[in-house]
Amino acid sequence: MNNSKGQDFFKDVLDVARLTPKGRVTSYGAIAKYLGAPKSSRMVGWAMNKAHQFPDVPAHRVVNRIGLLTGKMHFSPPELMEGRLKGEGITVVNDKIVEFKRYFWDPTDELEL
DNA sequence: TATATGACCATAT
DNA sequence: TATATGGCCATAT
Repeated sequence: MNNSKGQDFFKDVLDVARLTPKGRVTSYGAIAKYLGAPKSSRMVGWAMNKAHQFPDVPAHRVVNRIGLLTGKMHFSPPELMEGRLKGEGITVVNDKIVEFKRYFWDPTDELEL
């Protein structure tokens, strides 16, 4: 279980999550794609689960590709996720981000490389 | 060691 | 357009 990788991917995910600008949101697949593993979007979600240990990682800005707050149930209070998003100027209705494409922030497109 | 599950995404029918 | 299935990698049991 101690492979040379794994932690790097994990760390990279958290790094991109921290780079997510305030008032913007990104998706698991976008991060995974930026890391070079578009099929490993699940691992991003797994990393986010562990990211709860890192207060500087805005996991609430990471949602699925349709802007649905699938992971809100993993927050201390599930309402905290959409609550933070609303606090950043993002409208959330029915656990879903309104005009998601408008707030969507793609590291591959913004950071490019 | 093997099986099942997961904060997903894309393709196929 | 909606539903079903495959894939991908790591964790947990």
